[in-house]
Amino acid sequence: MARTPSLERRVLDVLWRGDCLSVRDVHAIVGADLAYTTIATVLDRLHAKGQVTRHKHGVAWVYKAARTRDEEIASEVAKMMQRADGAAEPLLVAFLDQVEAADPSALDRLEALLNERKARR
Amino acid sequence: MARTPSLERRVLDVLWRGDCLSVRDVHAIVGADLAYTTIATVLDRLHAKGQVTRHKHGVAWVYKAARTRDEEIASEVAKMMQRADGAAEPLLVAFLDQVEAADPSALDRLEALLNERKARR
DNA sequence: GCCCCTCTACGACACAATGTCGTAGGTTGA
DNA sequence: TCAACCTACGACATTGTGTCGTAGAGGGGC
Repeated sequence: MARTPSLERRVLDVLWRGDCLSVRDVHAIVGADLAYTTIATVLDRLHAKGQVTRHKHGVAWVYKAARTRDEEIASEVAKMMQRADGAAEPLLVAFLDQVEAADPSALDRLEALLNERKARR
Repeated sequence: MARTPSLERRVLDVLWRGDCLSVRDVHAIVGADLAYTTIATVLDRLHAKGQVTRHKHGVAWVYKAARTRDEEIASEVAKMMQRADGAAEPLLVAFLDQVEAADPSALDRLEALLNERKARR
């Protein structure tokens, strides 16, 4: 548990909170023990990959996640879904298992969302 | 869509079908255009990482996925869940979105599974 | 007007994972 | 006995990532 995520991931996690952050900000939050340029490089690469956007604020760049956390989650789910293609049932079961394990009350929440969705149909 | 998964992934996908396969089998299925030793190496590395098991059959190794496809899916889901920690609601929503998009009738299936689970509680 | 401080741009290096083979030997059935 | 097949091992290229250092540009304060 609590395996250290990669530096890139940690940086993204911070940006997914939704704020616009300068290199200095990110450096302070996620890597005060690392060189400033290390963080700058990571952000630059993330930008090159299109995972974050940035705009100039004076001489400095200010970064922002290209997608919201929710969009990110949705895309992860979609990817998993596709990967599990042809095993829809096990995926549903696994999902319920995990939801229940993480927080039993979430099952009720899920049910509510499900009904809501059906009503809308 | 249909981005080519890595070679390792393709090999695993084949093994997750549950069969015990020799290098030759896998080579025939997934990489007839590649060198035989390429597949052998991939399987060997997968074994080193503990993702597959193997036993001798005569002089040759026969490989088998270390975990079933379902276990694999469950672990993927768990990992995602952990990553989305603190965003449980968006995850549930994203999940429903994706399930519905992939196959509307799966929602009913999900509901059935949910009820079944509640009854068992 | 000039200087210091901070930022970026760029490049460098190490390391691990992965794709991809080739070769050297061992084993075995015909 | 010999050809065919299998493994063991090592090799090489590429790519992604972590991690910095240096050089040069631009702004704010004196």
